Amino acid sequence: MPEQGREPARTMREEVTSFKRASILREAARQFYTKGYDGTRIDEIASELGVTKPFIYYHFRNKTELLDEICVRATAISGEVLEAVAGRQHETAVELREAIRLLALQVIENRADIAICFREEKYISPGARQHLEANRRRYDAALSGVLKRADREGLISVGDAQVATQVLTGAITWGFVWYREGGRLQPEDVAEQVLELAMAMLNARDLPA
Amino acid sequence: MPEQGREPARTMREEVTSFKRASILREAARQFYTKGYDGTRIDEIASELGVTKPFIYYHFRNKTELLDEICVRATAISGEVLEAVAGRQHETAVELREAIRLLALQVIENRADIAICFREEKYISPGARQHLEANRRRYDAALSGVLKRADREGLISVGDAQVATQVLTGAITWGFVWYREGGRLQPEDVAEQVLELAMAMLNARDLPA
DNA sequence: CCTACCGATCGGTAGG
DNA sequence: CCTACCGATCGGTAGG
Repeated sequence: MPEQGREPARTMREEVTSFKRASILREAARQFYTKGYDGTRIDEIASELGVTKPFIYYHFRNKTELLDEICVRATAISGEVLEAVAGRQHETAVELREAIRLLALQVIENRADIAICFREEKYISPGARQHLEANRRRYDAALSGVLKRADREGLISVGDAQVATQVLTGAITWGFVWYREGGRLQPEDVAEQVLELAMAMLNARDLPA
Repeated sequence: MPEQGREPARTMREEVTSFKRASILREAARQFYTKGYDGTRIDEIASELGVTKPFIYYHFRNKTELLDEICVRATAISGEVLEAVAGRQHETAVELREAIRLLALQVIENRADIAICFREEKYISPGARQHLEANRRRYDAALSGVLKRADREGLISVGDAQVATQVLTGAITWGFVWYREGGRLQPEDVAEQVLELAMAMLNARDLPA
């Protein structure tokens, strides 16, 4: 995850503004997740934050911009995870395991934003949609790239790499639907189990753990 | 899929009414799928059918009832598929394969209704929500039942049956997100490939095909 | 950054 | 008098 914390010295005012935007987005996401985008009124986001509606409209152009930011950020993460793992120059066997484990973990941690993104995709602005689709293509390309490489090296065996990429994505991503906080399993436990199921699905030959 | 075609002799009037309801639901689903529930106006559903809004309101109490019916029906199918397969009294190995294949196929065929259901769940009525949740529990119980039985019989090997059920469900269900009509693959091809990936994931010992 | 407010939209319904 | 519908309009509420 780049672009974090390495901006040039910001004025206090800028930091305060940034903090306000982040707070609004966090509360918006919370309400979009529990009540849906259309079921959420800007007034309710404001009152929950102890401010009024025009405060929100001072920081964001319209309701859609809140959704745009949440969805573009949520869809960027998976691709960033894969590229970060690739950047560490591990051997393919390790890279594959790390990639799947971290993807699974990230799905659990960001399940609210991912859910919002899937449900409300129809309502984002055209510009945000372009970003979102680019993010998804970037992720697809990165994941199918790792799978194909591992396949060539004889580490795994997948028939149709396109289908395998999508089915694997489903196995990993579905966590955002079924995972419940406070249950029997911690996110790390789920990630570990998803990893083992995924490796079996790919017919992995006993790779290093 | 029971409850079909064995109703007592219906008058022509009843059949016409039933046909009108079905036509409205089909058009509503089409528009909910492409534009979202809130993005669809009753007027547009009506005009697409060549009728007016009060025609819709004669057959349905309100907009939510359209969504309710689509979602309850869509969530009932998976459980019905599993119970139908179980009712055929195959040996477990055959039942497992048939169940997964038919689930995968049904996901592709009903992808529009499934997508609507996932996206718009927040907007269904409380009564419909109860049905929907009962449908999901029924499906979960049926699928994890087959997996546990196959595991006991030594046909497959899953660690945590709850997690395996959910991850398998994700692998199968994700088809509603990624499948595109008119692409390289027919629904039957996808179902076949999902089946093979699923069996590998479950560490199935060469079961009969 | 709030109070006060408008323009537009849309789900739902009464009369005939 | 009932059914199946249409033209017109209103109550309510959201974004801005």
